[in-house]
Amino acid sequence: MKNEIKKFRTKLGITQEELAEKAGVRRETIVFLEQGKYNPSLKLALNIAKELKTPIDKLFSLS
Amino acid sequence: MKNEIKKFRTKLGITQEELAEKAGVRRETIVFLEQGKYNPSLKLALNIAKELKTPIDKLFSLS
DNA sequence: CAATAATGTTATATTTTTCTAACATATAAA
DNA sequence: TTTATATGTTAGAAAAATATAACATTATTG
Repeated sequence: MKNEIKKFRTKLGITQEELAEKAGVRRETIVFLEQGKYNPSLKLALNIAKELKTPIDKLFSLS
Repeated sequence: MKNEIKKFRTKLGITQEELAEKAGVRRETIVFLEQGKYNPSLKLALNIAKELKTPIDKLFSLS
């Protein structure tokens, strides 16, 4: 599972903590997601996509 | 979490069991997903979207 | 109608995701 | 160069997703 969370987050100029709050998860969760160590639930992925103002399929892809 | 799995599955003319096999999960998982009783992982959602030849954001939406 | 296929249900087990808290390192700013 | 802010790490607990197996009901079709 690949993702571009960090790219779109920094583009928006917000911190991991801010994104975590907006998405309703802990900061550590965002850290590990950006590092590809966590595989999110669909619910979380959709929330992150919304907060990053990015279509989910631009943000995440299989493999 | 709303989804249109059943709609696109029947449109494709495949059974729950066939979709389950293609997506790599048990048939019961598909049953409960279609009924809105399960909330999928992103990985599973992407696999289902691929098998149903449908963009993930046409298939699933928050609330 | 009888048989088969498809779908639905329940209860519990296993696996995966996310949380928690504490601490560590790095980067920026006063 | 201190202080503050941002990011990274760990280990284990809690919660959520999925598996499993057995059985029930509803189509479908021969």
